[in-house]
Amino acid sequence: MTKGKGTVRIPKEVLKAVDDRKVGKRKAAAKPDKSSARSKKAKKDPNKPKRPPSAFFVFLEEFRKTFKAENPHVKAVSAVGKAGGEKWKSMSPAEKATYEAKAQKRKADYEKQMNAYNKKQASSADDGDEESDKSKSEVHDDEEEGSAEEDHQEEDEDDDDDEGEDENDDDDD
DNA sequence: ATTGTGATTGTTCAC
DNA sequence: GTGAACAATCACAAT
Repeated sequence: MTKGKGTVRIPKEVLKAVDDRKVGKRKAAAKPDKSSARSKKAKKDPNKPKRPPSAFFVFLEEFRKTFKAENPHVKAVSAVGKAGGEKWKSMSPAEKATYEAKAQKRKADYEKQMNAYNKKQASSADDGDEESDKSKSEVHDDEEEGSAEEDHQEEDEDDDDDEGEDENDDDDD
């Protein structure tokens, strides 16, 4: 096994603006089949934690701000999406990592919320009155309680052997 | 009044 | 392994 690392791989997505991403409507339940648990009846779960935003979404949040700042008259959400997506691919892997780190943290928080959410669900499983249990709904956080915000601004870019960003123009022509 | 739609990518879950 | 669904956002259309 040799580490075949002769040719430099060029991300095709960079060459191509965007694939014919016929996203179509991934919304609106394409196939509401009871077989899929996902298509289960959308219960009204006010406490249900939504999925944590991926690195791209975290980046988008900030990007939207910038985009709107320069395009205050743009009202198309798609405009930001397209612009954001394009820039996202144009961003350096190191830059993405910055948002990825945030996304990971967000995910950790998501699990925590799920913990509380699951408890509540179990507590008011068959009890139609889920709101009445609000008094007894007490989350026992053995772990950090509220100290979820830790200012750790560590930007260690010690790329040991990660060939993330090496511009070795190795034209293997 | 409420809810879907359009567009992006990443992540997640079910089969 | 694949694929479909869903996460935010915002103004507007439709019911």
